[in-house]
Amino acid sequence: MTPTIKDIAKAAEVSVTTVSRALNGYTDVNEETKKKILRIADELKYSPNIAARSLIVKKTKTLGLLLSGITRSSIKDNIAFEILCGMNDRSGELDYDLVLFNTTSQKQRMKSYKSLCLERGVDGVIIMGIRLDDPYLQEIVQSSIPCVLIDIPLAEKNVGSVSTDNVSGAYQATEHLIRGGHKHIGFINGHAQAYVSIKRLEGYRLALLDHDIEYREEFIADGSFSENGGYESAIMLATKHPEITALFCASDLMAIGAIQGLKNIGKTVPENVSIVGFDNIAISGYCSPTLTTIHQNKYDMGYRAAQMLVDMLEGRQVHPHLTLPAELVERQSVRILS
Amino acid sequence: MTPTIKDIAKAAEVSVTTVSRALNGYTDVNEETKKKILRIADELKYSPNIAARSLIVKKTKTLGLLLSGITRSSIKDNIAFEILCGMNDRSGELDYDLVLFNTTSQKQRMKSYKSLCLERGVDGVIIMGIRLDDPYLQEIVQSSIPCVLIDIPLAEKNVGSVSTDNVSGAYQATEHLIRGGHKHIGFINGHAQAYVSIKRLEGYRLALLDHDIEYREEFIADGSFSENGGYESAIMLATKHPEITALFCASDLMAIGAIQGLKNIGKTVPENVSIVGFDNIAISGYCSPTLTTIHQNKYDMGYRAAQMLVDMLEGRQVHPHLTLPAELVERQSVRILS
DNA sequence: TGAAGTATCCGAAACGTTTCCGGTAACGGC
DNA sequence: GCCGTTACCGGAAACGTTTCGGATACTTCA
Repeated sequence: MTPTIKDIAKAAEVSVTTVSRALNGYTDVNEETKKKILRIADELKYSPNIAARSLIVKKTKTLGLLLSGITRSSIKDNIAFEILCGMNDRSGELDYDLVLFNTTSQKQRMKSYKSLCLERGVDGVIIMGIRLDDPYLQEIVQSSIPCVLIDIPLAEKNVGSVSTDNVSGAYQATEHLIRGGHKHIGFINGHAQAYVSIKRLEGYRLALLDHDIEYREEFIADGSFSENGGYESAIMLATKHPEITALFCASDLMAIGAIQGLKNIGKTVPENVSIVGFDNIAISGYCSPTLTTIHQNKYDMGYRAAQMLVDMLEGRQVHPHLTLPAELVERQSVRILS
Repeated sequence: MTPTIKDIAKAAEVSVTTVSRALNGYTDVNEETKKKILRIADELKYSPNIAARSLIVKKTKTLGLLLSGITRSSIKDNIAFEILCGMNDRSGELDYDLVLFNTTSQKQRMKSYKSLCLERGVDGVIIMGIRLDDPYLQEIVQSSIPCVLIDIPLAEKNVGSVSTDNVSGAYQATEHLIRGGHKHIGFINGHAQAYVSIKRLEGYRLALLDHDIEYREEFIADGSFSENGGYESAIMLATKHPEITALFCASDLMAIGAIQGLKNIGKTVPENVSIVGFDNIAISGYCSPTLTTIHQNKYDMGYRAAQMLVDMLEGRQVHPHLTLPAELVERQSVRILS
């Protein structure tokens, strides 16, 4: 058996109360006895039982993670991973542990969001990759469990959000193309149930507007954020509208698919059509041609999300919505016309 | 307050004992009362308190993860991520949750491995990315906590391991180069404190031996598994030994660095020197030239590791060492000499 | 000398479960 | 009418902590 506080008490010839107080750094315990207790605890290799502890103070020092991106299909665009790294680093610094919730399995999917959190006894939750039409989202809003959402700004008590400035990012991407002399610019978006898609579309339209270019619905396609979606959308757009000389893609993965798609119908990037992506995933710096894209600081998103959540948990004032800057990184996939 | 078993008992006019038994599917409770209890539990939105529960049955249904690869530096080679995906999927299916241990922070680093696990009350642990000279490794061996190691086969009670067949992988890589007509083959390895490095060196030597090619110590360099390490090692090897026409790199990231390094001194891949990597990370299929490499089924490693651990936990017989096959995937980075 | 203050400690309850041990009632067989 | 069996249920202890409300003894000051 592993030693308990009781064993220490016995060995030190004091009460469990005193041991508890000594261990938790209370003042009203004699320096001598405190030293003794600490020494004995060390000798016995005592380590506290978190379950018992959290049974009475209702805190567990753990954050729950509801990440839909931790799955086989999202290995290439390891956005979830980068965000996870940031969260992991910051929560470690703040002395919180992270628990991954399994939302994939059927069994778990039945459970309500709230009971999921309650059972595990997490203090708060970070959620990402959730669709706007996901029933969980409703629950989250209603439940009083503190949480921060990645990429969905919800105005509710106890919920915060962090995201990249998507409209600025999309604006920069589109404007970059326009400045390059492009007038017919297609847009491969994600899907309608993603908040970022809505925002990126907004940025795209705004840029067109500001430069007096007509917005044309038929220049838009949804690529569902997948490589294959980008592939097919690019082919579709390029064949239906051969006047298009540039494509803005709402994700790098779709951009990479688009490059392949275009190649497949005999068009090369950037000679025939220019492309700018979004995300700045690792691959985009290595593929051919390397991808001009909008950089999202994914690591930072995770880092700041963790920070915000524990700020909320520990009663500090927080600004509930954090938007990180997006930044254009120029590489080889766009051609500057004359 | 969230409802407890006591509230249900009161509402159903039975004892807490009966409620507990009904909820846990014991047989000796009347169908009628059972139904009633279940209904009431549902109405009250009851969800059990795991802390209280695990206080008495000493199981938590959580697995601890000690992953050194979850950090900012390892974003490009997202090997840890793929493994994590596999673990996450399988543990979800088996109804276990995952908790990420923070081994990075100083505070945590002081804690012993055992107390780390004890405190969190995890049932078992999966460990990866640990160096052979890490003091934790000693502790792990000694502690009786069930664990499975990724890429380190330790023959101890309660510890299992899963890894790729590294010697076979390295053998295939080297042989592929030899079959391609290369006779002077350099090897950029990781570092001496990695088990996989030892094995990959073994495979490299074996292949040379089998094909009557002299093993030359000076053809070997350590690139510490980093892109930059590969870059510098490649330059070093190629300038010191211009007769080298092929390089086997113990990781794709180093291989990619090597390609850059070679380019920097005016050599192109594969025209001047051929390269084969190891891992088959996402980038290797997109970089230029695309990388011939040894495929590791990272997802599967995680999947099987989770499987093995819960097999151990639930008392099933397991074979403690699992080796997954490595597979050559041919792409553009090696040139077949006439 | 006595009262008030201070430093140090302790007993017991509480947290939400599970489980051991036992009890009651009904029923069938002899 | 008694006994053994079966079906169902409850009391209470236990798990390892924290915390509330004192209690004791020693010091200090008037």
